[in-house]
Amino acid sequence: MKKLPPAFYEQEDVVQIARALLGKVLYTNWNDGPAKGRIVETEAYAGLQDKASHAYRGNTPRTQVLFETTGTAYVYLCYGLHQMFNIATNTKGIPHAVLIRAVAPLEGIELMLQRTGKKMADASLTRGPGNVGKAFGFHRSQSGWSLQSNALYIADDGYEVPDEAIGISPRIGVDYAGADALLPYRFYIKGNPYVSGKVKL
DNA sequence: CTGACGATTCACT
DNA sequence: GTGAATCGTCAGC
Repeated sequence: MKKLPPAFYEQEDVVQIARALLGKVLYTNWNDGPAKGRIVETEAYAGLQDKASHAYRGNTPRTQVLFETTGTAYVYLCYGLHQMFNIATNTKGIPHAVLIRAVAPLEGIELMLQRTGKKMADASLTRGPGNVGKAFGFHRSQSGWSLQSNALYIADDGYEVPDEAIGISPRIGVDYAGADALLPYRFYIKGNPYVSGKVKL
């Protein structure tokens, strides 16, 4: 397992990054133990050109991380209860991001059960961005954390996702974005039980 | 300071 | 299919 280097996050095309993150391993280890999971669903948010992106509205205290850092976590609270984990990409000054929507648990299942209050490790444990945030213990105070940290990073363990196993669709929950809601910026591994929404083949 | 609302989830009908 | 939970963020006064 090797951490993805800063150069990975600095690539220009956020959509390519979203595609490339499928199959990679998300790792966290705060104060209460390690958790690991394979990324099976992502969405790209193309900053200023994209009405669905938080950054579309400009640089605010919340979105500052997107504008001023790269290769860092962008964590925010949605609907007052869900911690959503994103990755800030591209060079500084360009507020692109990738949302991690779903993960398949690899390690630290007990910890995830404890955090989510679930008793059984079924597919709902890490399916959907709100659940991923909860299972991995993300909190908005972690926004701005480097992904080169020992407590938080994304790694490549050699697992590869063939092109034919990748599904592409419009993003979920962004209807308010008008035409931009139709952009094919969502990537997922076909047939994986942890992928949120309807399963398309 | 105030008010409207959201990159969602889950329980219930 | 419908609706509640729940609070930080941001625009507007």
